[in-house]
Amino acid sequence: MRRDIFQAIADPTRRAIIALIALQAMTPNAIAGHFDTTRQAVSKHLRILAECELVKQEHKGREIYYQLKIDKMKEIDNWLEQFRKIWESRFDQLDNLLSTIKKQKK
Amino acid sequence: MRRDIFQAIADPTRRAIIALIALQAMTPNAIAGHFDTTRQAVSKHLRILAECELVKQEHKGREIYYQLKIDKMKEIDNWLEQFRKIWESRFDQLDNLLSTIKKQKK
DNA sequence: AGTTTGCGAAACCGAAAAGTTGCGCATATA
DNA sequence: TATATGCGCAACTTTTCGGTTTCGCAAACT
Repeated sequence: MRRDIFQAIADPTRRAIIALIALQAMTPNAIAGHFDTTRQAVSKHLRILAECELVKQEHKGREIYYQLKIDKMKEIDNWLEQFRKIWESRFDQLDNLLSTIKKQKK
Repeated sequence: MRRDIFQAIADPTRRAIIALIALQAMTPNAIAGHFDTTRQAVSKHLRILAECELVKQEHKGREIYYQLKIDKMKEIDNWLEQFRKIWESRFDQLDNLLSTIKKQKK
């Protein structure tokens, strides 16, 4: 039951939903209209997104608008940072160096 | 059976493995030594990582060294780009603006 | 008031995932 | 040659996931 953001973005439909509501809040019905699924399925995805605080709700009459909490997406960016350091620091050269050392050991 | 990189990083153990072999290639046994799982479980994770081309193998005698293909991680970075644009362009102000407009509609 | 619409929640189902166990093969070591 | 080690693969079990169906509630419309 404990979800994290990485599990949330694992599903393609959820990624599409995230991109859809990133700039504009939308209702579950409106979101479902963009895909080939039912409102209930979308609602379930939204629930998962809400569980890991990726979306915020805004009630307006009987409609509920969902919008992406963009700040939460930075968590992915932060995790990626460790790898970005690697590939930005000319990793290819380092890789070649390591390969050379390994061959010498053989 | 069709996996993508987002599903690959959904599992916490796999993320730990990825971080572990990012800089240094390791054998399945060595990787398993770092976690509280069996070699077979690690082997299965490595197979999944290999399926979406996130790791490369290097055979050395009866040992197999696995290393992260760091370039593949850029796919996540690319996907994140669309959101980075949003939060880097002072999204908060835009959000406030939209909220104001919405209130006026009410 | 009665009906329609928008929604969440729960129950259910088939498919897939994660982990365990056991096996066989190849490479080392005695 | 015999034994131990490192590994992948396949079978099996338990859990989880994604989707559908059904229900009930609240807000809107007639």
